[in-house]
Parts: sequence; C-alpha cells; structure tokens
Amino acid sequence: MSAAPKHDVYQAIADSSRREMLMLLAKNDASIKEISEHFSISRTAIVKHLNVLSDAKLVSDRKAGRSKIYSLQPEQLAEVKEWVSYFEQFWDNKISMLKNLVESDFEE
Amino acid sequence: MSAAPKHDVYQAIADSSRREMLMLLAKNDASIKEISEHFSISRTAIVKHLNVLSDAKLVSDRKAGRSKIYSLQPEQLAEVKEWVSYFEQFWDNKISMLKNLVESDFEE
DNA sequence: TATACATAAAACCAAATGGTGTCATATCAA
DNA sequence: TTGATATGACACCATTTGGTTTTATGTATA
Repeated sequence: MSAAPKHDVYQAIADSSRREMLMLLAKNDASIKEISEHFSISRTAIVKHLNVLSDAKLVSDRKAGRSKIYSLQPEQLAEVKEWVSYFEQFWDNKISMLKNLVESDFEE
Repeated sequence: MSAAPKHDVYQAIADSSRREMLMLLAKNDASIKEISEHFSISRTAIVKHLNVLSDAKLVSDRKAGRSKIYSLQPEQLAEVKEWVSYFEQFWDNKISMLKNLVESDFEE
C-alpha cells in the first residue's frame, strides 16, 4: 500500500471480495464500517482490500468526522474494457467480426 | 494446476505475462517453445503461466509430435466484459449519470 | 541406434497475498 | 469528562505466486 502504484487494475479486480466492494460502492458511497457489515472477514482485511483498490485508483476516500468515506472511481476499468474488447472478435459472432474488420479498414 | 478450476478468469488475466501470452495466441496458435521465445523468463515459468490460463479455460492445448500446441479460447473473457460493462454507466457520459441519479431518487 | 529436441516433473526459494488479533488514537455524544 | 465509536497501525501467520535449477522422458531424424 505504498505511494508508488504497486497494484494495477487487473490485480485489483482479481479478488472477488474487492469486486464485491466495487459493486457496493457503485450503489452508494460508504464508510469502512458500512462496507465491513457486508463481509464476514475482519475490518483489518477490508481496509487492506480498500488500500489495493485505492492504489489502483478504483476508489477514492474522504474523511468525514470519525468516518472515512469511500467512493467508486471507475475510470480505470476502461483499460480493462478496452483490453478485453480486443478479443471480442474471436468469440462474439460473425457480425462483430465483420464490424471490426470494416472499422479497422476505415481507420487506416 | 489441479483438475478443479483453481484459477478463475480474473486471476488469470491479473498477470501481465499471461495477458501477453493471450495476445500472442490471438494471432497464432503456438507451441511452448515458440511462446518461450517471446519472453525472457524460463520455459518452466512459461509452462506454469500456461497452466493457469488452461485452468481458467482461456487456452486449450493439443499434442503434435514432440510439441504441445496452445490455442486461444477467449469465451471466458465474456464474463469479464459483462462485469466491467456494469460500471460503464458510471463513467461513460453525463446522460447515463443523470439517468442514474434520477433512478436513485425514485428508489429512496 | 544415437543424438538432438521439446516437453514433463520435481525440489526449492523469496516475496506477495489474504487473513488474523491487539493496541493506540481521534472524535462524537451523553 | 467519560465512554462508546470508527479508524489507524502493528506484528504475526499460512498459503500462493512467480520464479529458479536440475533431472527425466518421449519423439524425430541423421
């Protein structure tokens, strides 16, 4: 949980607890305590996961009284989306293969 | 590298070497030896990565003489795509943000 | 048949990961 | 001010991860 971005977005979403946390924060901002209530693991473990997400810039936090409120910051997921979409041509359907082919023809 | 699917797709793509391998295999099927030539790590390490990818059903393999040929099997990436696309509404454009805001107002 | 080639299998290692529990500190509220 | 609440900071632990080297096995081919 250093200052240098030790965790990238792919690593951050590799853990199912962290994916659940992102889903939670997509609905509402939440404090550490509120987040903890949705999981069976210890608060310490929750905080560690949040640090990984924070490191990957998938969440931001602000202090409010004695609470620390986390917010979803989903922009980094665009990176994943783009990477995955490269592979779509190989599975989706013939139409998207064709679409992809046509688009790349126009671009270059 | 057990029979039970120990590695899921999110874990499999968490490593950049493995992501590169998938990109490689997207272009052409390749043997372990051919894949190794694109990386600076040992062949043993390559095989371990391929086992993780195989475990996550992102690649398949077939024997051909003394070679083992790996193929991309990208279907599992659809899971990732779907998961990520849930978050698109939060970053894509103002309209969907507004839509979301209005909807949440109605909910509470 | 020898030999070179491609992969398999095993033992080992350091560091990272995901978890725990305990104690300290800051803040709100009675 | 005192107590409850929310978080921060540590120290600790077992397992997994990503890597290594060494040794064995199966397969083409000169």
